[in-house]
Amino acid sequence: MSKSQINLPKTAFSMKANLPTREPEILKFWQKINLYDELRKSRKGEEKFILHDGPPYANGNIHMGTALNKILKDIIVRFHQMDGKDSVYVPGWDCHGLPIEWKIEEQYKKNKKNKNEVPIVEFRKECRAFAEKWIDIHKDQFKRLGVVGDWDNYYSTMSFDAEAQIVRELGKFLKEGSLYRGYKPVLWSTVEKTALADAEVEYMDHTSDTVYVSFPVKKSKIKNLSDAEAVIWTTTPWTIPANKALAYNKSLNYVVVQVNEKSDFKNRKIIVAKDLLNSVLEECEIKDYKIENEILGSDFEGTICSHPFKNLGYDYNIPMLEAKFVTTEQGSGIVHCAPSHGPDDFNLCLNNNIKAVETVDDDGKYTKHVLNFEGIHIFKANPIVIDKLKSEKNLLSNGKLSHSYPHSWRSKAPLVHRATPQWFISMDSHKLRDKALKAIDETKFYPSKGKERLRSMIETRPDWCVSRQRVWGVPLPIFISKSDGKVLVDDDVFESIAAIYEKEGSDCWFSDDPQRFLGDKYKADDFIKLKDIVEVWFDSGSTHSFVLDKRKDLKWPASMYLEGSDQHRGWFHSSLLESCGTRDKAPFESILSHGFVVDGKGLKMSKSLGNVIAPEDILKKYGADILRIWVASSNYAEDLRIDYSILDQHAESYRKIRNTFRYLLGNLNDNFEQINLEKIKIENLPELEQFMLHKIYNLNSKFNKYFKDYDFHNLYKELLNFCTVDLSAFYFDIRKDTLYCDPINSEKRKSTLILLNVILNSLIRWFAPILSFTTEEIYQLISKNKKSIHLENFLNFPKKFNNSGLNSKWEKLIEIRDICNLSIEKKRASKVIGSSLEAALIVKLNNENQKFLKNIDLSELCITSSVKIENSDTNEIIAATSKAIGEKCPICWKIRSAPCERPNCK
RNA sequence: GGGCCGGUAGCUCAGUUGGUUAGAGCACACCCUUGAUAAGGGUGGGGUCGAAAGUUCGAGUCUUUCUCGGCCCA
Repeated sequence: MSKSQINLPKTAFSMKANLPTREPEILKFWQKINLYDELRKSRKGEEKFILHDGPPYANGNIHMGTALNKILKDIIVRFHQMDGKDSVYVPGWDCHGLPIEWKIEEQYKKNKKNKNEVPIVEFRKECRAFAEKWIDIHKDQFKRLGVVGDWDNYYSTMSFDAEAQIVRELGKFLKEGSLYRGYKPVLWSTVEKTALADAEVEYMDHTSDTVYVSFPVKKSKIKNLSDAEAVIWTTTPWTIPANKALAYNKSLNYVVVQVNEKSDFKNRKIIVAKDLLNSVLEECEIKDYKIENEILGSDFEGTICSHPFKNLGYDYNIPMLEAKFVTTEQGSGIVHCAPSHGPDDFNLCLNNNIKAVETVDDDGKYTKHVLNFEGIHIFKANPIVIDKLKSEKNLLSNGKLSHSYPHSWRSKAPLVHRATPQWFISMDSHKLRDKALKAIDETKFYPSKGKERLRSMIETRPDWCVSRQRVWGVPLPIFISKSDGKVLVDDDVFESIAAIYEKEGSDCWFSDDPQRFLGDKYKADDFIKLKDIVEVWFDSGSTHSFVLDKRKDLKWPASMYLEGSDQHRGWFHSSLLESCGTRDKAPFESILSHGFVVDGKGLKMSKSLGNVIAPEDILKKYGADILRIWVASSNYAEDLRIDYSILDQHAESYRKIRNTFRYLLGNLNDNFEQINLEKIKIENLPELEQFMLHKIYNLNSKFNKYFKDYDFHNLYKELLNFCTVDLSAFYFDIRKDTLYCDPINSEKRKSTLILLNVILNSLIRWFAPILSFTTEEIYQLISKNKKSIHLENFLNFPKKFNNSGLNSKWEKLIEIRDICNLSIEKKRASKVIGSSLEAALIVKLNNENQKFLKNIDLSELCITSSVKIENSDTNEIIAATSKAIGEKCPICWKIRSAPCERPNCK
């Protein structure tokens, strides 16, 4: 008798994964076999699944959010590919825009170079090179995560064909008439000298000067008001020279108060909202006063005031206008309106025929339209304005206020509202809003709450401002007639511009003779060529037109757009509007949005909190497959937590999965056999094997359901539980005896091997989209053709595997087994026995329960040396354990009173 | 400041239209095994379901308020 009679597992598949070094080797292998091309070949002509990549900005190293996004995309792309579809993924990058411009400017500053002395074209070339550099870096970082895609033919918003197509898309809006020029106050940075996109604005605390200013009433239908003064409060004293109106709320009550303090205001009457009187009196330090009378807000109609700088030449009427935005939260209940410097002000004045004029120039200096202040920078104007108000005796008080205020996200400089000529796409002139809302209804959202989120944004958003006063972007292809100020709309011109860009890019707009774009039809001298560029959200919102629409390997609309939930206002939003404006339909069939990566406590990652984890560190310590498990096992509908203890936990699970594969491979001695599932004669298999086939069938059904709903964390949990509960602790444990001790040619052992093959073949495919490296490692060990696991399909399991009758029988058997285990554990605790094979079980069952044991060897299930069944009258299952008597068979370790009769044990 | 979303064992997640004692896996503890061995098996402890109030015979589930966190907006 020797160990040679036992069939011990043997495999080349190591227990230790060593992913950080092994994964790069697998990446090289994929490159060597041209995996991407093979994937395409293997699904030629099949139904397409197109996940259109939302382009990350080509700037800076990737962070956890980017890694999450790319891995989630990759998992989905691979699932569909294994599901039999031609699942094409073309990665892309967003390249134009302010952040890159800013980086180049920073380099200039370092080198003491003046941006204004550098030709625009040269500056743009540097921006382009900068973006190219980061695309290369990103590409390597994304590949390392295991992301499969057409890396050699990626798309970018700065490619010549993209720039050309963006011109064509804009031409459609111009032709339709929904792209118009308007004057609107936009948030303007005097430092960067540009209007900022919403996404470029951040709110930070800022200390502002505050002033209470009086506007003497000139004319009113209210009696006794002619000698009173309306009081306003503002945090932007520099806008007082631009004041054109006052606003009140008609549903508020106001009071006229006589001031008796010894001050400039002694014996003067002021008007404020009743609810705000106390706070005004307090802040203006007025103790001695008398309330003269109360008036209804609605009575202000028609009241005219004069400007506090009337004596300095501001001799015009300041009407009081009704506005709902006036509240009693702060101030005096009367709001000063400078139409050039606030959206509310602008709209109110516009509705009352008061036009906004350019009061502040690009640099932030007052223009000639502002008497006495021309040339002064607005950020230096507050003390001057306050002084003037004081000398004009119209300042009640001034102070400071710290509040949340908009700032530029790059320069951190405070922003101002400034009326500038801008180009807008109307939401309503051509029913863009309605079209977009309809398209949202026709889109499937994962999770479903995304639909409401996007809809509410589209419902309320204002017109889309698409112009920027910068240089790194696609130039707005607009010529304005010098004679009538009209925009030139001519398909031939748009197409001529696009054709030129397609060959050489859009730099020439800034350098070449405009006649080149106009062709023979028009004379360049008759037109002004616009210098503005297109805002970058229009660039990325157009990717569907120059990627999905143009490439033969893709389709329009995309099957799915997948991004972080912030993109409801970003890329989902701009793509939807661009596409609905030009094609009346959304460019996507479905949207999947994921939450944000936060730390283990649910706090956002930040340098100051020191809780940032870089993908690079995770790859070095754990490997990409662990990160991919983290993605698959997290619920992306909410924020995703990550820290090293969470990753440790997933690394533990990975080991369990790896050892599951190792058991399979070891017992198959790495000789995997492809079993034709249809040809398995189930009825010839032992019941345990039949039961396992049922389990596999059942798991596959759940797998398909979860996959259909993109419910990966439940899908992964199901797979993991199968490995731990059904395989490791049950089937594998029970069948070790057969695998090790039964003859190679025994029917039972052969049946077990069939199952091991089927389980291995199923598991490797189920896990492949998630554990893309590890499953490849296994596949290379067992496959004869040496291609790739990722070229395989999911298996189809025959319906005959499903056996619910057997399932309920075996659930009962497992219940009996659990009770037996409790009994064994008792004896183990009292040191009567050690291993379960030292146990002899006595199980008391009534007739009903004994029926479950037909064809079943309970000792095999419980891994004991013997089980004796005794009759019982009750339905209760009772198990008792005693120490097995006899000799331990040196081969199969079972304890017998007689010599072991098993063939291999003899 | 406003809108939306979320808070269930140490961790990742389940918990149907309100209905027994709130579940799973991992982690942890103890024991066994040493023929999956830097593995494997068994048993067990662990939750005021973010907090409070309310509706109800009954609330993790419905309502309100508060609190913490995230995203978006101002």
